[in-house]
Amino acid sequence: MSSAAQPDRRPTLEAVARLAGVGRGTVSRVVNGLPGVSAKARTAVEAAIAELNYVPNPAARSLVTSRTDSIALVIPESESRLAAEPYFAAVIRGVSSELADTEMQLLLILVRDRRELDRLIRFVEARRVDGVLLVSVHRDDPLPAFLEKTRIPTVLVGRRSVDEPLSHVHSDNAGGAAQAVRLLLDRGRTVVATIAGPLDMDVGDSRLQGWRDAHAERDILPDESLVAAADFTEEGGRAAMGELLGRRPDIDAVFAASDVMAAGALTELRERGRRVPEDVAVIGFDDSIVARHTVPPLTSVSQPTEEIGRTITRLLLDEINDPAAPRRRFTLPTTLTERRST
Amino acid sequence: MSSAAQPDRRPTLEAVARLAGVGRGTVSRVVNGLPGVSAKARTAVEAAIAELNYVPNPAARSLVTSRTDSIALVIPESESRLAAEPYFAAVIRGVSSELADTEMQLLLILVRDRRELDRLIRFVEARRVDGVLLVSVHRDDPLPAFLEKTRIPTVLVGRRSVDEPLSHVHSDNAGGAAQAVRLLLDRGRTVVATIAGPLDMDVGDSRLQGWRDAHAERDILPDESLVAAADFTEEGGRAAMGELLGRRPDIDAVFAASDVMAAGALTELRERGRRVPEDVAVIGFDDSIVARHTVPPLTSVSQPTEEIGRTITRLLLDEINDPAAPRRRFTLPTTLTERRST
DNA sequence: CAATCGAGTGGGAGCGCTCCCAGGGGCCGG
DNA sequence: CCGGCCCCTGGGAGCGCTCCCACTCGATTG
Repeated sequence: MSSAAQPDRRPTLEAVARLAGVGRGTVSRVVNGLPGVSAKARTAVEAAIAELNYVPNPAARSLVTSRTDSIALVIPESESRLAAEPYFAAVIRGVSSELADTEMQLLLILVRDRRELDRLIRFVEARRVDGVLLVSVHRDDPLPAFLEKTRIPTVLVGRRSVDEPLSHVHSDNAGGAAQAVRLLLDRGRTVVATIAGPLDMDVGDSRLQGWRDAHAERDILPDESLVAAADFTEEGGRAAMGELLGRRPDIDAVFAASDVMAAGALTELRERGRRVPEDVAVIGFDDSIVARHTVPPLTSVSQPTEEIGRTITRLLLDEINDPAAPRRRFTLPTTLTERRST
Repeated sequence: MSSAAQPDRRPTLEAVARLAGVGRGTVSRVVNGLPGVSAKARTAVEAAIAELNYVPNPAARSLVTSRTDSIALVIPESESRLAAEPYFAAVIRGVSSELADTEMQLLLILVRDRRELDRLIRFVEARRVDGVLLVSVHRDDPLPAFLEKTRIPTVLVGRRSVDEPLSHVHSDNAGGAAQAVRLLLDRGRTVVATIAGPLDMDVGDSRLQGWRDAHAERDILPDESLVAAADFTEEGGRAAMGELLGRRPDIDAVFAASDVMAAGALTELRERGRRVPEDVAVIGFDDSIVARHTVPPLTSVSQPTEEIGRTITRLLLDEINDPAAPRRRFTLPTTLTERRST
């Protein structure tokens, strides 16, 4: 057939127009599903498109519309976290599924060091994406501020503080934590410690706040010697547990702000001969696969991770379509899954 | 300052040229680091770029070079896997780190159903990426064939069969499996069963082959009643273990082709009152976080997942730069990590 | 029956860049 | 002192698309 001289050149709008016997404008209208095309012309164009196997050149389109039809998912985390936490994978799944019936594409950007950060900044400045999804926000993270300044549509998972101006979605961290601590108190535990997450993150902060709230409800003055912060890693959780036990040997329950830290705590408890749940009850957060496989399996607060992914995507798409609309926030509910560690 | 009339228009090459008092060609040469620019001109251009905060428009560039400076990582898996397996996360990290000192961007594409597959095909046909990384290949997967036909640079993780024509990287599945089984036999186990992965995948196949090889080395005729295939899920592993025990109550060791399946097997063994490792020794594959938290912790074959990510990326970049070069393949070594399940 | 209208259409202009070629010096050797 | 070279340099052409405006033509209206 058309195995002519041309090397590997794909058919253009122009070629389709010629074959269909119409103008470029008409083809463009058909391709973009715009109105104002007669049935006859539309049929002819569609036939030509099929025959030539025409696919529009996105770069050319992007050049004139200055849209890229893609969004970035930015994960600013140290090596270890993406590996250990199924959390990110679930968010990715949610984002991807929400994007499935769109023409939008997903760019994944891991930011682990200064170099990668600079790269991201250049990238956003070049407007290579229509919007940005930012997962895991630290209080003094320069990234949200940068995105705000650039005025690129942005949605965060988590927030810098309670009055975050950017659109964001987070789970009810304080509520979930409080629910966990309430369960422990209800079961008759009296010395409930907590292994908090990084306190420069709202997640860390809020989960700790939940622990305080649950105590306050019962008119118990939460004792700050029962708090140790860690960095969401297993090793950190283990060290924090050691520290707590050193300070307060009378601890009979622990609420950890993540399953991975709870797993570390379990190791430390076992090492020190404390039985779980007989001597010390333990609750984690995330309800990840780890929770089901520890000894004993962990009671854990689960957040709707995939739903978070879906929600941020929906918000971002709305914001891209109407950049003038006000920013929005969503708090998603958590649930408590009880296992044998309590 | 320059808060003039223009709405939000970013500076163009032209503007930089004007400010620097040179022509567009010179600016383009500076931006792309091409030779043939006098020191004086280069300095002037660099100053102008800094002053205007100029960033090239990738769409315009792409239109003329027909390169997109991005690659796609395609993960064609059912919902469950991305969640359960840290494997993918590690590969992503490897890819991302290898891309870090490149201008290349990473597009993540999850393909879970027909709709998403069609979307991917359209996407590749529009040449929206310079190359494709395909993780987790099934024997009859139409995707590799499609990519081959399209002649877009492609690198696979895994292969359709032993004579895969496309570039690919995989770990020494058969070797790792054989090593595991050898350990079991060396420890005096005599009835070593295996929970194989999906047999329509080379990983599944090869790991099973390793089990056979290790038996053959010892002149043991591997008994096919000791083989049960599952789908890499925990539930599947558990069911397979039940099946095996039903057929052969005398089993004293099991090699599972993934940690997650091994975890399922452990559950089933416990349920049936078999002690691990006293009655039955168990080995998994992947050395994932799950392996460290099962009861008892799993001995497991670990593959260099992050290195796999790095290697495929390197291969793909080479292939993009020289599409005529011959296809390449790499087999990466596995190692055995011993824990208390053996 | 002329004037008016709106639906449908074709194609010029232009998005911002790279490619490439023609041309302007400066410097060398004859 | 002139021809020949080699560096640099500027800018025309063109990538494939959307936007928009001017135009045609049949149908409707006074």
